[in-house]
Amino acid sequence: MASIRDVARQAEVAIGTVSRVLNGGSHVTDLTRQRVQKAIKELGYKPNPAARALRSNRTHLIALTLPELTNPFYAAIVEGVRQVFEPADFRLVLCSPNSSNNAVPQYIDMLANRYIDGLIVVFDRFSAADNNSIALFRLGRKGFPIVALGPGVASDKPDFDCITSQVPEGLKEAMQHLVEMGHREIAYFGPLKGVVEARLQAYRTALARHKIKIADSLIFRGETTLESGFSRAEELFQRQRRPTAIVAVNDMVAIGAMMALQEHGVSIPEEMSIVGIDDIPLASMVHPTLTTVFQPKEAMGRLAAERLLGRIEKRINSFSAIALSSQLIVRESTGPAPNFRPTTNGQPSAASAQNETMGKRRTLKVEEAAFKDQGNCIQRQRAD
Amino acid sequence: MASIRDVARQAEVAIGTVSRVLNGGSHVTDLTRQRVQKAIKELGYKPNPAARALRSNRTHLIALTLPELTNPFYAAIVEGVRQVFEPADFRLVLCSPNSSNNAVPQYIDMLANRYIDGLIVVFDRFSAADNNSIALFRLGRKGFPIVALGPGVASDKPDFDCITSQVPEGLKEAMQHLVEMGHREIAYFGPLKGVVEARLQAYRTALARHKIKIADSLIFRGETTLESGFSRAEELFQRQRRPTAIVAVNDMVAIGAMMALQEHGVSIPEEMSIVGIDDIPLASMVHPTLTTVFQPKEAMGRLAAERLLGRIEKRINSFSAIALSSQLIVRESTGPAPNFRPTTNGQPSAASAQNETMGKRRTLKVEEAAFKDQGNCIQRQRAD
DNA sequence: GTGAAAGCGCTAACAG
DNA sequence: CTGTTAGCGCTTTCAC
Repeated sequence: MASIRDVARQAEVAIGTVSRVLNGGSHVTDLTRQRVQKAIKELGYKPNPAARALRSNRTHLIALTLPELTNPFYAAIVEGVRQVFEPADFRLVLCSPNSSNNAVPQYIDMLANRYIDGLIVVFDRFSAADNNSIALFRLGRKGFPIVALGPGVASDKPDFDCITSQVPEGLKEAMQHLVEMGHREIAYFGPLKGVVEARLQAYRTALARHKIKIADSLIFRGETTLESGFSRAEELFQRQRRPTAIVAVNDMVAIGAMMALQEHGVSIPEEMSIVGIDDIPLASMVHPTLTTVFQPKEAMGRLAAERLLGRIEKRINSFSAIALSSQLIVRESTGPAPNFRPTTNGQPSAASAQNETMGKRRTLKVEEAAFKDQGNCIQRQRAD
Repeated sequence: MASIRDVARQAEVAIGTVSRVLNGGSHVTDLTRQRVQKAIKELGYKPNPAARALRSNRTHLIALTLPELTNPFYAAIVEGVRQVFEPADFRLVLCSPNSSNNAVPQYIDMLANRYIDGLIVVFDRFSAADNNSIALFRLGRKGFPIVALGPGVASDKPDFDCITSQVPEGLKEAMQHLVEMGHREIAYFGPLKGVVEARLQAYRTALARHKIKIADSLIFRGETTLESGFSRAEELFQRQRRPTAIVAVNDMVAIGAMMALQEHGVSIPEEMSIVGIDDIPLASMVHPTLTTVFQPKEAMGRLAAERLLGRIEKRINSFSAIALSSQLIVRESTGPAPNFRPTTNGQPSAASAQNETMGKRRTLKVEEAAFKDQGNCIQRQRAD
């Protein structure tokens, strides 16, 4: 394997000169540069990353920890992150959860021990008491470049950037949408704890706001997977009385629920409305297409990556909590509650139509493209 | 950040001694070792991986490239790989496909340039003409530790290990299963090219073997995703005449198809039988549970990892093509073809029963546990 | 069993 | 603008 020394010899220059063309490239004659580049090409020379890392304390590796691999939501975030780091010549290390469902500790270790230059942590749970969070805070305080992706960071004086989207606000819209269509028994499918707790909270708040009693029996504790959505929906069939709508913690759960319902012959949205969160690609491909709270996934990934890169390159030295906007996309999986007759203001609205004619291919649909990859954000910044 | 020098000073020994306890630990007095370990703990010393890598030409990083992130099949492979490399103190770099759907080139580069010690490539397509394959073969020939995971490696004199499972054999069983239950119009959903081509081929061969005409109109070209399965199944409804069974390139496609069919009120398996491949967790959770060709996913991951580790540690220096066994798991999604009356040998068999009573909760179900994580394999080895 | 010292390949500071 | 040189932190001889 050719080293910088070989290149220098071949080009008949000093190794320092080779290093100079390799990096910035400043202060080198065009002629010399060409000679060096020729030699590099001839020898197929590639700088040794270990030597570089040792000397410069930069590995050009950044890690991204994900709570799970199989949810397309995360795939979109990865794509956003890549868009920023690939051009910057950083390699991306994806960290999946290990068997005990925890990706973070190993990679905290990697960061602390100079394997990687920076870390983007996508949270599924976050509490100040959590060991990982504590380790992370400590590293952040020490100045390691870290960006957290996901809601619920408990501190307003964070030691790293926190990127979120305003899902609770979107969810509020979704609840409003359901209530306006006559739904009063609205179930929630999802975890009771962790980063998504705010969603459950938004669900509760919205019910209270509309003076609807919050029934514990309508809160179905589950995971964030298709499987979980499926089995929670199955449980509905063991009850005498079913809700008329389901709000799911994410699209995967929503689609899982749809599958179970359709298998039982329940028609959506005529007999049951369903709302998801995320707007994964699948959401607009299933039938009926899924009403969901859009999250700007790629934009979140890009933003996280840009902040992280800024910290690594020491361009950025303040911490921000940034919330990208999130919004309801009404598709076909939501419709008026069974037997609903609008009692409100003159406007007859779609909701007053017969159930049968509703649901499929409705026109309320919000233009989706408008939301894709936008960067609208609310920012709470704090100087360093 | 404490260095080995600091440790040596604190423990009042030479640098070399510290290094010795750090590594093998041989030829050190117990007393000295304790002194050193005490110092290491006190200083919170961690060896600098870059320096280590520079000196020893080992990064203790291995990469795993995946064609896609969201298929649980790959998650299971990752888990298997992790089980081997985590105890060996290697860090695992997961490589997702980039936008152009190709994970390999970047990581070939990482291997060639000493970022990583070894590479496991999970293929979705493989042809000798492919640039990636060529680069990979070249690296393999040069002695870089590489293991390919996936069928279809074209050479019988490979330059790296190839781990496969015998899906075509399992698929043959599946086809037999369908034909025995009277199915004659069996559709195939999946890509026409790439690593999964062998599955389409097995489908064709099986049809030929049972003297069933191969109709191009029954071969539905698609991807390997839930979405693809969904939309191919939708296409069925534009036809006057539908097949009675579908064989899908994997479980995701099969489940996607199930979703579309159920949405249209087609009952499974009474009106349509469906077979998948992989046996992902979801396969046994959907209703009806999915008949599928089991692949020993974790075992494949473990085996690939063990072979790779062996090469890295120079314990292994031969190349093998190893095929783990794969087998049909009959669940609820397959049943007799509509109007099927068995004409064969006396045995009345489940198939002769009325359709209505069939399908749900059938008893043909093969014990699944027996297949989990087994290591049965057919091995074709070649000395180095 | 332990210490001393060479150098892995590179960057950056300094001299010319 | 280019050459020389001193390490970065570690492993690994080679003496003792």
